[in-house]
Amino acid sequence: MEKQYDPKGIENKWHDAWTENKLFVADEKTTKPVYSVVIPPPNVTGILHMGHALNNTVQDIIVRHKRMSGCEVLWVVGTDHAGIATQNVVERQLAKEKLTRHDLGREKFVERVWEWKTQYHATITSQLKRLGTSVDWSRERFTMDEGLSAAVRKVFVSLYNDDLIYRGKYIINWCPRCRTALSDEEAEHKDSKGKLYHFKYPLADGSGHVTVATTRPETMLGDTAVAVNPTDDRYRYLIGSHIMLPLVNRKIPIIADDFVDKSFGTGAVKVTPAHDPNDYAIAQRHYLKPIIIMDEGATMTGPIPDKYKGLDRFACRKEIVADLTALGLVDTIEDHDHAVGQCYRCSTVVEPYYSDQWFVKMAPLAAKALAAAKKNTITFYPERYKKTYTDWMENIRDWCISRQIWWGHRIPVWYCDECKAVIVSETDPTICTHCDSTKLRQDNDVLDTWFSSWLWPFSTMGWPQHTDLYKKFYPTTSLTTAPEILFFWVARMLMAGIYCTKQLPFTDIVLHGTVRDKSGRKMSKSLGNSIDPLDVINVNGADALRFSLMMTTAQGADVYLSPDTFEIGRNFCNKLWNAARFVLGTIPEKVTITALPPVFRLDGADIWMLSRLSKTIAAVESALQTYRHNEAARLLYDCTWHDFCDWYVELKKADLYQTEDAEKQADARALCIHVLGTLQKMLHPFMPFIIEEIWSHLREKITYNNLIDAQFISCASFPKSNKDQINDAIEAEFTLVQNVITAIRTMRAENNIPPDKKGTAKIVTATPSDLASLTAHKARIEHFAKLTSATIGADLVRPSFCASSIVAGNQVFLELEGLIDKQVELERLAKEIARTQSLIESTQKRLESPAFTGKAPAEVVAKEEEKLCGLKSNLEKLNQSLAALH
RNA sequence: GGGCGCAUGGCUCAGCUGGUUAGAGCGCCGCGUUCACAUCGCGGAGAUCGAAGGUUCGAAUCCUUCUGCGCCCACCA
Repeated sequence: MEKQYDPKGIENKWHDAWTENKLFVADEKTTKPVYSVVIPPPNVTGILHMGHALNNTVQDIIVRHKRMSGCEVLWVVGTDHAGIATQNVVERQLAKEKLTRHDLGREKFVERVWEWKTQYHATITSQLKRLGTSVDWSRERFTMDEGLSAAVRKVFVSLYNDDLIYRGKYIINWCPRCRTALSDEEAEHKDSKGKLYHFKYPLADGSGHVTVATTRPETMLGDTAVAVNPTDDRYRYLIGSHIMLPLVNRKIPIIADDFVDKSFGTGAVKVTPAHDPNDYAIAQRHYLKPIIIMDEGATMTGPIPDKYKGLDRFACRKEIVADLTALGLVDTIEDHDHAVGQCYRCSTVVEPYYSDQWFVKMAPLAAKALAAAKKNTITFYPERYKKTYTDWMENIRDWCISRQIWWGHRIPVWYCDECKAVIVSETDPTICTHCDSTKLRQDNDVLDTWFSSWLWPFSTMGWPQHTDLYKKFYPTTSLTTAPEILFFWVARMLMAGIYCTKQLPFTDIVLHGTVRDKSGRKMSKSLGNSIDPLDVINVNGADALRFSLMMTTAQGADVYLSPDTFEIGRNFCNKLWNAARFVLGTIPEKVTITALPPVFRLDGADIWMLSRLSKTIAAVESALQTYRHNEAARLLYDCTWHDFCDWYVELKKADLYQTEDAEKQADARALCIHVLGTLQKMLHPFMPFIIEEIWSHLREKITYNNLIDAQFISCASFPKSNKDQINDAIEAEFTLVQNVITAIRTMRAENNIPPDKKGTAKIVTATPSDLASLTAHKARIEHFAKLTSATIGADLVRPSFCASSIVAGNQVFLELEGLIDKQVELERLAKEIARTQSLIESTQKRLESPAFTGKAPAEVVAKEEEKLCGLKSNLEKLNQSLAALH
């Protein structure tokens, strides 16, 4: 093994080995308990970013842990066709060739996208592989593959027949650049600084004017009324009279509607039914006909003055303002901050647009999904997202599912040109079911990409067929994703799952944070602040990336990354590597271990280590079960680095290197192997590559069936905590030993004593059990504190001149001829005395308060009393030491 | 406008159901290359836990208000 861990080569080697041995291929005939999850399918034309790295690391940890815990695991992998996003990518590419999709035509264009899909697909999947995700590649799916497409059609038809899908003319969010409808969720509202324009609309009878306020002046060309609140005394007398709409010279009525807020703006609202959802609602109530003044590219059109025709909406806005100004009809223009909807794929400002679209009626579907959350059959991690979810569900609105693009599942609806019948069918009809005509036209639109995503947990397993896979692995258990897509995807999957399969598709929803840069900005390509996970993998390895991510963030909290974040993982990999290198180096050729040494051959340090290990196993298991992966990572990091490497390995070196007592040496070796191996098993879900590599080295030299129980660690058993090994008394004893050693080291360091200068120590013990404990570890104290000898006893005489320290009541005196600096000691003692005194004061104060002694539990009071007693004794000893120095 | 989250040493964060002398990593300072690891070891300095109230014998931890930052939702033109 090399001196430093180098992930290059190793990662690919193990990935290939896992694949060849089909380790992650789920067996649908298994008799084991099953565990399944589905990956949030990445956009097929996407590239791996830190969010993916985080998301997939979390899932991989869950899945590998379950696999090692005896479950048959299915992790479904696949990609999403991502309708608008992918179409945009390809259209942009076409633009470079000076082509539009219309130049190619629908069929050729879709072909072209498929080509792109094939090419990009390789990118994202190879990137997922490099992360180490243990997905079942043999069952990879794509949202537009045959099976999933069949599922989409099945669900569409079924919802239509159940009266849960309808078509109609409504105001929807429209992206003029993508030229398609969007759902409410796809229009992102971002705060922006705009203007509120106040226009004077002349009354038709010339008797004055009404001032209206708008943020979108261009829409005035489509105004069909001015609305006021019926209770507004300022305008009540005008209700029923008319306005002469400037520039277009159309006579429009003044109407009364409760929607109008008297206190906002002027209290008079211009009504543009075709281009504003509220205005549309008002118009519905007042039987006003919408006048469309923009086309699908948000270019001005319709019954408007010619000079505005063909203008872009924003250019037109300027013109309108200029023209109204010229007419003296602009009252004021003020700054106005408001949230403007933007297309989530291209950030173009969305335009409310009046058009024919398909919708899913959501309320009936939401009812059951809401009930599941309320009955706690769904658990959110962290819990607070439950409220976000239920709030959304309770206020759910119908879902616009038709998109005016070409890449996606074409809506399975046909219109008969002869009899105008509407045919909704899972299979392509050839003749009209009503009039036998063959003149059928399929609906031009495709479905929202999320209409296939919401079926993902079961469509990927073969549904609507009751395949063996579906029967065995559906429903899944946990679903891990970012909170951003709680509504887009998670909520909808729950609804679809209940509707289609009568079951919740998963019960645990694990939401991790958003990946941000150091200054808190979301990492994104457009901001240029993203750290490419592949760069990190290339430099530090996938394991370092994964482990660092897990160490950096608490459950559900956002992840703030800087380039040096990944040193945590890199350094830890190296530490592990070297720990293994060391342990392996102590094995001459091969070794067979049948069991741990019997208890009577274990000393305090061994029992301490095994106790720490068992506690760590239990804590890790519990952290993993509640998806607190950072907690598990931290526990493993601490136990590996600080307990095992810093103390235990150092302690056991004496036994490992000594050759006189072969049994002792073998015992030490077995114990080190046991602890290291156990830690590595737990670390494997976090850092699969390096551990698999180390595991292979262990396997080469060691036979130890209780530990090394599989060819690949991916298939080995996850450690189980052994209650019998937990020993708090021994842990406390060893902690005392550690603290004594540290105290002596501190005294040495503060006195600047060179490492080669050894000293002697006298330890005056506080209790008989401390005497026993310290005496048992006497040799170690001498070795680790660099002493020629330590004398331990209850009644030792204080040396005349020495450095001194108190450890849990035990006095530690360090003698080093001519090397102890009196001044240093005086300062340290003074500081220590001051600290002790202030502690005594506060403790005494507490104990003197009858409120405390009367109301606090007896054991808490007793503890305080004990503390005070100890502190007082410490103070006395410190003062003695001070006196002795003088 | 409604909801949620975060404010802990120079930096990045832990701290789960209230009771420790408030932890870690990075950075900093000192010492160190004896044979696992300088991507290392040993030691140290550095925090009145955003502010003000409150509950409690006791609060970083619970409640209220405030300030700052962030996120989500929402049809005030």
